[in-house]
Amino acid sequence: MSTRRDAVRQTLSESSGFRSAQDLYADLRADGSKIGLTTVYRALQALSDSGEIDVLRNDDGEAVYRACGTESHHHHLVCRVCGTAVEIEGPTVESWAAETGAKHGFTDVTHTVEVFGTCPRCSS
Amino acid sequence: MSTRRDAVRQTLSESSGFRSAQDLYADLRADGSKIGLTTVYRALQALSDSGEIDVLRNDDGEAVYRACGTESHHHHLVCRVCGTAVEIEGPTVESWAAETGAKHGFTDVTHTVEVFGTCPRCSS
DNA sequence: CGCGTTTTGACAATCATTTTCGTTTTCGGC
DNA sequence: GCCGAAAACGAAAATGATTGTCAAAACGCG
Repeated sequence: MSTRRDAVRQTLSESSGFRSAQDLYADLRADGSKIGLTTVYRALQALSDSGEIDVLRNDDGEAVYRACGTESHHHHLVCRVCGTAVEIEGPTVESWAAETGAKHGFTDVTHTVEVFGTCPRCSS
Repeated sequence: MSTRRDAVRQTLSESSGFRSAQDLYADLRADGSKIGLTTVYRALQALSDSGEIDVLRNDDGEAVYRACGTESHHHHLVCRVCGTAVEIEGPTVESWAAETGAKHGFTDVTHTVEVFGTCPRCSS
């Protein structure tokens, strides 16, 4: 059965930015769902395990999730006011990270990149 | 008075990688200090406020700190096995982030970049 | 319709971090 | 050296996100 998981996935997809678990839970309840907080966490974990969504931590240490349009490796440009995220790609960064890692003798190099700013709508 | 703060700073400086607050606290107590956990947190907060140390979150949502050799903007290449961090610079990335943000109309663009890998010592 | 399996959700437990609050220490005068 | 205000301490309680527990409910299936 995956009704609940789908509900979580859908709610997340309808959002344009990163959402916290608590946040999504509130949304779901507001929509009349009788879903429990535990289930929201389980759904989010399952979704991130299967690679359907991205997880990262905000500065408060809260886990935030996002359903991405593409499954390939990419980064985000996030508005620090409204949270809206734009998916971006940076071949430049990819290769720079790989080279830098290699230069120091590191192997299995991975990286995380997040770009923050104020989006046009929020800055006006 | 800043004896305690100095003790925290020093313990942090002696470490080569990112350390968590709990971790540092354990170290200090092990060294015979009667410092309290509260004070460790206060010291770390004060140090990060003054820009003397870097803070970021690990995947567990725990805050980790690091005393950096330079105060200018830079990033880290962190060994995922032993935690050792190398300070790195990436002019390429800096400008890429700025350009990408601007291209989408974002203002006040900042970014976070962390590169992970396995260091030479740990991979052998 | 029963039966074993899976999913759910209320509630308790965890754990890092923060607050609270009374006590101790530091310091600039005197 | 001594005094009082202000800053620093630290123990213990509070907080808040996340996870674990476990019994009840929904499902698939014969």
